Amino acid sequence: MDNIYLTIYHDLVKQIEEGRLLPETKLPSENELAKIYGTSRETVRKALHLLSQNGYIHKIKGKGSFVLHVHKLDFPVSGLVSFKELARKMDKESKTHVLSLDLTDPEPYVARQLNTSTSEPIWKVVRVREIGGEKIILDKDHFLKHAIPPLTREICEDSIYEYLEPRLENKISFAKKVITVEEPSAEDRRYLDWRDFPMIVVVRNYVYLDDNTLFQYTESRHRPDKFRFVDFARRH
Amino acid sequence: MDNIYLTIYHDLVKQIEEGRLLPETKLPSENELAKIYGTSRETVRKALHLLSQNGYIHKIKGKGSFVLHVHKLDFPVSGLVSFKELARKMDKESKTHVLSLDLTDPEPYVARQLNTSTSEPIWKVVRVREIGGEKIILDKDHFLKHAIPPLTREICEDSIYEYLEPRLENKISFAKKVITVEEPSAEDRRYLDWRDFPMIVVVRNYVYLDDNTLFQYTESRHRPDKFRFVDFARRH
DNA sequence: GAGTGGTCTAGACCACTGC
DNA sequence: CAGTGGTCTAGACCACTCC
Repeated sequence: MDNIYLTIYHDLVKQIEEGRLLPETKLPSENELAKIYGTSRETVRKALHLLSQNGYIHKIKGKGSFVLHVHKLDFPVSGLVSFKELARKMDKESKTHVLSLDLTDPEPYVARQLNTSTSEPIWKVVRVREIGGEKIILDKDHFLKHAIPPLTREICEDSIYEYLEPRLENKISFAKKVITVEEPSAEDRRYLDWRDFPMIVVVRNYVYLDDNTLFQYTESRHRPDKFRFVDFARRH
Repeated sequence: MDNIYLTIYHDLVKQIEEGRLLPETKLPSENELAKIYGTSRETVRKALHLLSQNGYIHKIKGKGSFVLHVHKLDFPVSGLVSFKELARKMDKESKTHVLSLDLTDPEPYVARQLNTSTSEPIWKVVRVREIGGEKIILDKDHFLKHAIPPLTREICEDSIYEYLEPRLENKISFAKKVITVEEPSAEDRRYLDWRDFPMIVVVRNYVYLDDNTLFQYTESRHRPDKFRFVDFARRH
């Protein structure tokens, strides 16, 4: 129960996602919310700012704050979200197949991506994601060994993130995603349900820790027909 | 010179982009910045928060704020950025060809995207974007007529946004982007320098005004080999 | 004019890093 | 320990909307 503004934020998100606050609804004013939650107005404003940043509400000067239409969870949504969270929100049956899990030295290409040397050991995990009965995504994760606790096949079959997050010494701070469209590799064709797609969507994900060090490089290779990326952006 | 925190933000962005503040540099502490800019710490914090959100700096509790590595302007970058701004930042020669400009009733498909009726007139602009001598993007913009001042061919050849922004009654507030990969249409093949690419990257952009109304729907169709989308995300 | 959100202040206490 | 960023407060004034 630390953090009043996060508590307010999560409370309101819950109300919106569960439909107790419908789109177009006007929220109580900031002064009222401050009274309701027994805090100051600036603290309420921090919570509302977060809601606004994440596309839940919209504020209009002189009028109030309004719930936005369906904050639809599309596939893969902007931001840092794990596959498991996504699958859950999409209400689809999903499965993860671990193809390999190795503690090894990185290939030169991966070392370059991770901005490290080929003699710095990494965990390499290759997984296939199945949704609605089809193998659609090939995930190749690489973690600096010294930054994370040891991995097992069981962990990789569940969610690496749910395992890692609470156990990391340094918290995850930010990530950069780069999306491109490329020629499929033999691997893509072999491990995904392919059907002759001529291209593959590659999402390269670089994840940084609290201390500003890069510790993870992941290549997510998506079958193009099932790929969908949604981005919500506010104007500054 | 309204808005102290925005002034500070822009000042620091400028220093970072011009290389006067190098990556890894430690910024002055929040208290020092407050003194420097003659304002309060919370106001400085608002500016730093913006810098952090946009990937310019990274804050570490107990240590300080540090300039992040190259805020690289990739193509098309996350957020709301116009083609002209992008081309400028990429230092490439670019050209815009206006294929058509009509005041018309929308096709049913577009009316649905804009959440309006087929009898609500719209401006429809079709443009081809050329970069480094190649025609790479086909842009189809649709604006609700009643929401914007009249367009001309000259405006469309320059930047619609630079024309619109200062002239809109209601300011632009947020936008939603959806990226998918699809089969190319005959139009794509006809108007872009094609070279037999088997798929096209479609970016659908929905832009909303201050009053929470949708006023623009744009389809940007990108040649897959030249497409690149970068997203920066912080963990909450 | 009353109510709204947007900005700003001057202080406070905390948890964390570094020495 | 002093210095840092993270949170929070209680007030203030402004620009805007609605009546």
